[in-house]
Amino acid sequence: MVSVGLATGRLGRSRLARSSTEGPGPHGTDDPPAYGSLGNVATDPEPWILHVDLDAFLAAVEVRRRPELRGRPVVVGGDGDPSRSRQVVATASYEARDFGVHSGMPLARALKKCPEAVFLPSDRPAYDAASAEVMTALRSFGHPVEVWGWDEAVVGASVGDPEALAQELRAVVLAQTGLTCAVGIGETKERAKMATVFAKMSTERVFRLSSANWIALMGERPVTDLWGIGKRTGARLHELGIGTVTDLATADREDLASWFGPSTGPWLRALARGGTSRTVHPEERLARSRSKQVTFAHDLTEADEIATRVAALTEDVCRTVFAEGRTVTHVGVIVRTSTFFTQVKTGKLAAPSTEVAPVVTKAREVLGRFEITRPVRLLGVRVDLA
DNA sequence: TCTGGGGTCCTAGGACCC
DNA sequence: TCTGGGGTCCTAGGACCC
Repeated sequence: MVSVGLATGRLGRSRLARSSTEGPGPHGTDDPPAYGSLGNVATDPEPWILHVDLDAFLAAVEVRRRPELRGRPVVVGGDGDPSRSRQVVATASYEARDFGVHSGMPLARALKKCPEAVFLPSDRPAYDAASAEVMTALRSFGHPVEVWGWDEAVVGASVGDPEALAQELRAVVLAQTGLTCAVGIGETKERAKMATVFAKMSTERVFRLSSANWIALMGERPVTDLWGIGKRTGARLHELGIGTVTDLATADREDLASWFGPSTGPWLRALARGGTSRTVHPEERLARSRSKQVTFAHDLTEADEIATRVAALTEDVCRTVFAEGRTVTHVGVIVRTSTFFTQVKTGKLAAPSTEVAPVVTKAREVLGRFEITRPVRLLGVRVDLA
């Protein structure tokens, strides 16, 4: 699903092992196992990763506070007005999905597909609060919990029966929050994450993807079924004669490194073998950057207005990050024109700053480096943090 | 399908210095 | 200075994810 304004973008590969060597380690990984494997003995329980993924989170939160909507198609996105253009679906309830409505679809199109749907605006504070409830429920088990945005989390546990734990997690989340979820289980984060796809389709809503069934279930699938390989990388791999997960898992390491770089190449191969990330990081991570961008209902053409908007966005982002006690080092300006051509330019502040003025000055300077020859559809400002 | 908003990480190439 | 090679900093761009 596509979330509006993911509170914390933690889903990059930042918390996934990304080695250039793919071993050696206790389990053929260089990412130290979180539990028990040091001094491993035969009787040690297997350390498992459980990936918890809430169902249609934004829509479910809305239904929870408006029970009369239960069972109806619900579409959350933008300001909730499907007659206005340039807004898209953030999350559709399963009832709405049955009509062909899905994340990323323009609201107007969703309205055509499902005129009886209830359209609601995104309410970030509500999702922040609901997400916090879910994480509290998950943490109550005492296992380490790593938060992945609003509606996902990873739990690490040394238990003999991970399926039983998964069902307990689901039951407690439901009891404490009224929200439902599916749980994927694996020995790595990558496997657990991909297991969730199977879990969502199963009646148990829990699924294990381990070294025992990885190749059987994933081997013949296209590489784009792997979490982290999108359309572009899939197409490049295809050109290189690599179509399936097995193809990638058995591809030549040196070839991959030369095609995709010394870090990405070997990482791709490891991913096709089920990944290597076994460490759950329960501590909160500091954001590296914050941004604010806006698509205008009508394109901007006046240079003055563009500059004014950039300054306002910059002040907005600065207020947020300075309230969090953070320091700005760089500022980036994002411009998307009517042809959807998008550029980002960045500049480094003369010195890290906790004041608005130097950041705004730098943002204006960066904006001045653009050659804007078409109407402007979107403006954005991103600040990098110390 | 006239295509949102908020993040993370990696790579490449130029500038500059020794 | 008809000219190598390596390191570091910086920015642009790309890719992916929720």
